[in-house]
Amino acid sequence: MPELPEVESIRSVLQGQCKNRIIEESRVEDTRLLQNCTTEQLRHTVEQQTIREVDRIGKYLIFRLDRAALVNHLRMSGRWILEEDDRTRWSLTLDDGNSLYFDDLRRFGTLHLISENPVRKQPPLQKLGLEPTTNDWTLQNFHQLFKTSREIKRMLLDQKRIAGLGNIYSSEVLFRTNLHPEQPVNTISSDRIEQLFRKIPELLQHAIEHRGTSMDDQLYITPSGSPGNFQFQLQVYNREGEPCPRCDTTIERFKQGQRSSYFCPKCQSPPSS
DNA sequence: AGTATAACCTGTCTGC
DNA sequence: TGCAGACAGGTTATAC
Repeated sequence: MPELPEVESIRSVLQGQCKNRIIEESRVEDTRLLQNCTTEQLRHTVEQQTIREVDRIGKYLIFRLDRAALVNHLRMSGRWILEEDDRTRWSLTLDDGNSLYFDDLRRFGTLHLISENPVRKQPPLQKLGLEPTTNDWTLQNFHQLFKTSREIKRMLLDQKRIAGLGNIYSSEVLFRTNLHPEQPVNTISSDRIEQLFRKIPELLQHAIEHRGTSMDDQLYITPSGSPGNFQFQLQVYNREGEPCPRCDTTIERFKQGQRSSYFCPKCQSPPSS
């Protein structure tokens, strides 16, 4: 469910809620969440530790403690809320009396407990690709990604190449750069690569300003309970059968690698063979 | 290196 | 109304 803008929106609320707070209690309700530790190990490591920072890398949330870090992925349905409900899988009680609850309807969410020395060098973060919102996002680095014959939509979704894009923002950025989802990346011109290079962070930033996309506000809300509103800015995603906002041609959908791709057949002409 | 498939779960929507 | 099947924002393991 959540892609970079949604995770970033969650991160900033969590940061305000728990920066410099001490974790008094960690309570795991569903051990399937835990990838590399037991409930006891987690409790032992985090209780009475201070949360120094809540960071984000790609779609991962990172709670930095003094001597460890908690790396959490929301997958399809994970969310953080401030009130317990019947889908709570994990909760953290803080020293100000407040609690944070990790909620996960589909139970795909994950938690890794890792040591603090460069988190980026350890699983599950070690293989993540370029971050659109950091200094690594240079045109030179970006160009390196275009040497294979993969289809552009699949390449954008590959977290080992670019960290943070999911199905919604991939479809949207391709529309905004007039690229067909099936265009092989090694046939894309330098000009077009440069456009993508600029549009990806621009789109993500724009979406962050709208607190991300809440297609179904039962699923994605920020911890303070606010839904995003970028769904009203979407131009092709989830708009099959509706007119293209630029040319009125009917938006189409097709399956690409088990995922739905949406595009305007006129603005995004298919790769010429 | 690439792709295709299934798997992890639960809920909702569609069509018969 | 009931029920089967498809589908959903993500990622990974496995088998070609």
